[in-house]
Amino acid sequence: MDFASRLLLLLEVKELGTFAKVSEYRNVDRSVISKQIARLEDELGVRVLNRTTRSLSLTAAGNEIIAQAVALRTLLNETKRLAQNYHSEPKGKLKITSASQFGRMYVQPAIIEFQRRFPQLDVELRLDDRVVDMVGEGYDIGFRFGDPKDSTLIARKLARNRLAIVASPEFIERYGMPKTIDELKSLPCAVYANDGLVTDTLHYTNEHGQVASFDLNPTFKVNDTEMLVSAAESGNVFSVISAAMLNNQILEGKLIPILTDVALADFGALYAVYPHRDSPIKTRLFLEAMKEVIGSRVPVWEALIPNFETLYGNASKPQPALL
Amino acid sequence: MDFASRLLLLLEVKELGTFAKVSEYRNVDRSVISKQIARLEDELGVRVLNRTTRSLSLTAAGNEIIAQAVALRTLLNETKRLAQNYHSEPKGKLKITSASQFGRMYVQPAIIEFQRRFPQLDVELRLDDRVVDMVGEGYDIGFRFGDPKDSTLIARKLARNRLAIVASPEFIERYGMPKTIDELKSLPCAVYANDGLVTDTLHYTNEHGQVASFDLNPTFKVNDTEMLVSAAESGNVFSVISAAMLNNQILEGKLIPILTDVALADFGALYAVYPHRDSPIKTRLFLEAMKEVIGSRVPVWEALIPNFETLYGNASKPQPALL
DNA sequence: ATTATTAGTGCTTAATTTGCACCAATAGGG
DNA sequence: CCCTATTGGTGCAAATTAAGCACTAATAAT
Repeated sequence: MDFASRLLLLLEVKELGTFAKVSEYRNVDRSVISKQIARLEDELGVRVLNRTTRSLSLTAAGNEIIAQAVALRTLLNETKRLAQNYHSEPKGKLKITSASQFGRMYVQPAIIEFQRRFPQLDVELRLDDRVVDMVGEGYDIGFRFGDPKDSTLIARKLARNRLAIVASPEFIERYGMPKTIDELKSLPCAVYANDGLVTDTLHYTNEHGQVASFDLNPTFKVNDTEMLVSAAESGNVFSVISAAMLNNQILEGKLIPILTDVALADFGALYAVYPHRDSPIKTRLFLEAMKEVIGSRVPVWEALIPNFETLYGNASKPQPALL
Repeated sequence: MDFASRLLLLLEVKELGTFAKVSEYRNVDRSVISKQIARLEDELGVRVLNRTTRSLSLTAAGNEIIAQAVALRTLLNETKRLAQNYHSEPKGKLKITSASQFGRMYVQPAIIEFQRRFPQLDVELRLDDRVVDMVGEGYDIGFRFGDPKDSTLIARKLARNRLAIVASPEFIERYGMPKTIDELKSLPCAVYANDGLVTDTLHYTNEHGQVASFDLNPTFKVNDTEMLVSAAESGNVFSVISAAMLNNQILEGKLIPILTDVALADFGALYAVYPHRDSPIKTRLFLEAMKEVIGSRVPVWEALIPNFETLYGNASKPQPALL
């Protein structure tokens, strides 16, 4: 480990908060971190961390150094990526980031098939529903729902993301089968919510062909789509959920699509996100594996909802382009 | 040595041309370079150098990697510089770049005095008359004649740079003492010339107070000011030369200022150049040492030319500001 | 007051790198 | 045309370096 690596180590210390966590993350002894940071400070001639035995904080100099370390990490990852563009066969490590539940349901089987084909390739998957710095942290590909925002990244649409309104038989038994949107507004509902996003408004096309919206009555907010499903299964609430997040709960009768006449708007779409337009061979091959899992014309998950193509106004929507 | 250092090593290989030169420069065995570059290629998964036993050339991938290595070197040097801004006493290494002859004559004595005061500080001096990448190569301070060009650098004027027209007694004996500019035009002359610059035109203020110029008749061009002086001493040619480049040749009678009535324009000025506005303590202290060598009101070298303040229209020029 | 967790340190052990000797290849000089 | 000098590459032993372990001091939480 030399100067540059020590800078990256310092960055890790700052991000994880303590030497102990870094040593655990790296599977090395705590003393290694302590010694290397001490040596970095010696090389720089400046103290970068204020130690108070129990908590660390950056000094003024440390803050400037950290900014350099971030740039360094990006630069080194970029360098490796540039080299990978010259690879004629997949090798090295493929770093993937994905929305959590989508990762569990669809990225995981793609990885399994991918590693069967290319056993020499290491894969690292990080499930995360917040924004990650793909370039800085060196991710090769990411999978996200929604609409692309960061214009420095390249986003490619993989599939539409249609919604379903679902409730359990118990829920319907208790509240009756809702027939109109107005009825729905008063019923208890579970919605997805994280730091920046609360999906408590539903967009649809009304009988006059106009785009309209109505607010839900969220009695349960959670930042985990799997819990949205189980909340609906419990019968306490209904949920508005991406069709991709459903397994065979509907085929098994655990959940029932309700208000299927409403022409719900798509909630963004599923995108593959790359840090750059030129992607190495391993990334392109993994995307192939993903496409096989998702399906090319109609996403696999939609096949798990009987007659889904006739529900929620889907029939009148334009067919998705071939992938 | 790890990934980042190997990138810097590759950059050195590219700049020095062969593994052997790098190993000599670093005082390590050739095999070390060979092994480290091989390892870098293994990490990148790409061949970066084409070896033909006797000469090296970069591959396409290598060219992209080199560009990253240059950025890396800049980034790391910047990081160290940022840290040095927090130093309360001079330590580490001071990297200086200077015009060659000026370095020999004035930077060297400043370094000697400086290291007497601060023995714990290492100094590295590079004499070079071409443009160097101060930021990228991590120089703390540079000394240049001329006018500042690179706007990313901070230039501070240290002294005026007045010219003198000198010839040896033999030259004057052979050609007679020139009385007018027209006479001078036909006499053989030595001028400074390097890749981008030929100083064969002389600017002056004529009797009407107008800026004018005339072309010299250069029979000897050389990119070394010391040789300009010795060429003039030989008696074959006269030279137009910065007063700073003269020792006591005039006091000793080896050279004689001629055409001292001509109001020669200054040839730029002497500048200290920094990579950034904030300079570490060691840089500021060295500049103090330099100022003591050069002199604050009138540059030391001008004192070596009797009555210089009355020659070449100097008396009518504005006095230099106090430093 | 006690426990658990933090960072720091000296010493032994393990890993890594370096240097040396040698090989193959090639450009330049006589 | 041959010979010499210099280039990069390789295997192995030696030297340098880093890592791990056991322990200490300090502090926050219980």
